[in-house]
Amino acid sequence: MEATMTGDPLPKLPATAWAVLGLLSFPGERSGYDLKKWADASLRFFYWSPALSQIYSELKRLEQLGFAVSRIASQDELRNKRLYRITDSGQEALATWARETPAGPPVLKHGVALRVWLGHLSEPEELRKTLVEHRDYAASTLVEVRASEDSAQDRWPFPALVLKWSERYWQAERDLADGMLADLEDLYRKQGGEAAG
Amino acid sequence: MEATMTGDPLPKLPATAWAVLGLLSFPGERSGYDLKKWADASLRFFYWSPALSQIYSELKRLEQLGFAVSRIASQDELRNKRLYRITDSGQEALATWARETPAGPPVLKHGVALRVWLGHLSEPEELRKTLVEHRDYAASTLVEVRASEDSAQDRWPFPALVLKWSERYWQAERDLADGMLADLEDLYRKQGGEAAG
DNA sequence: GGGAGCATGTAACGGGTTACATGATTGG
DNA sequence: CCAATCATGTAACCCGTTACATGCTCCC
Repeated sequence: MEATMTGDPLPKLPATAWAVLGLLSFPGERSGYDLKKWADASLRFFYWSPALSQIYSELKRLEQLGFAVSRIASQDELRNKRLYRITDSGQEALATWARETPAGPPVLKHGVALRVWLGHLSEPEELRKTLVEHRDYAASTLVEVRASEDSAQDRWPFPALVLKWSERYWQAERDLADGMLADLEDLYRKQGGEAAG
Repeated sequence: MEATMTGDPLPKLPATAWAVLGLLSFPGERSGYDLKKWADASLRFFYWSPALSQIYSELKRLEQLGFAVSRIASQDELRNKRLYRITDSGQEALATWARETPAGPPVLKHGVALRVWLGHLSEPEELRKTLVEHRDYAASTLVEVRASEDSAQDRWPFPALVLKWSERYWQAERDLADGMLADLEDLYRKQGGEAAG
């Protein structure tokens, strides 16, 4: 039923729907579960990984729109999975979306920075701990990005390019955390000095 | 009526509610409108700036919880504004929240990176344009951060520290965009070379 | 036996947005 | 005179989450 020819306007969908369709725009068939794993290993580093339940509902919507089709694959008897693939109409809609919808500014919600911003409410010890944990988090995310880069999964050139970017991003994030930690020590030293001297 | 003594558990509020209360935790009285302006000039660089309507509704909720109080100020006859200030109970709740609630990983939704990830759907020209625009956006945000740092508004030490961090962040964001642009050119050259040679 | 991973979904909830509504003042 | 800024709010909407429900297989 791959109807809907060229000419009908793009439905207004949340960015996540296009991201899911984007995951399907690479060759192959995938289940919702597969997509979640792939999102966790790539999308997550630069664009959040949607909840499984949302992936399932987006897939359902994409199929209703004719942008994807699914079939039931019963590979190991009794084990059922629903495999999706993108349609021509979906490929076209996705390309149109990429062409016409401006990307917009990146969305950042940095809880750690917020905590430091409210530093007057915390003990130095706690704030330090929060920052050190964040630094370690950034460092371990960096390791995960590198693992993802090494995996054969990402032989596609554009995803590889973005993983490279992500590697640099998380490197910067780690270094920025170190920098803020150093500045924080300076601040405490200065405050302590004022109080003492 | 600043009731609610120590001991009652923290209500589960969205991070934005605490962020708004945090804006009030610095000395002085502020209107919802003031808070929006301040959020646009500081919070925005590292933690999103809530919509005005949300600030108003969060303020209402904070007042109902006893974390803030408001009074009507009619400064220039007929001109009414509602000024809020934090209560002792609010100050205490905010400090408890900062102490007990882990900051969690930063949330990043990088639409530009998503576009590049789906680069196989775009013309080189368009992708370049998207990246150049993003680079300029990061550069101009950097200028805004520096302006905010220079303004007397932020004599508070912790906010100043986070603005310093934000400055480095947007610098990195700009440089990362340049890096991705260069990598993209390499990719196109390689692809072009393959096709040609 | 039980926990982890595979696999798919539904339902409730609420956070946060845009659009709407209103109206005064200031400056070009 | 009109646009921008000041100033406060309501209502509709829906994106996306968590919690719940189900059941299989593999491995310790």
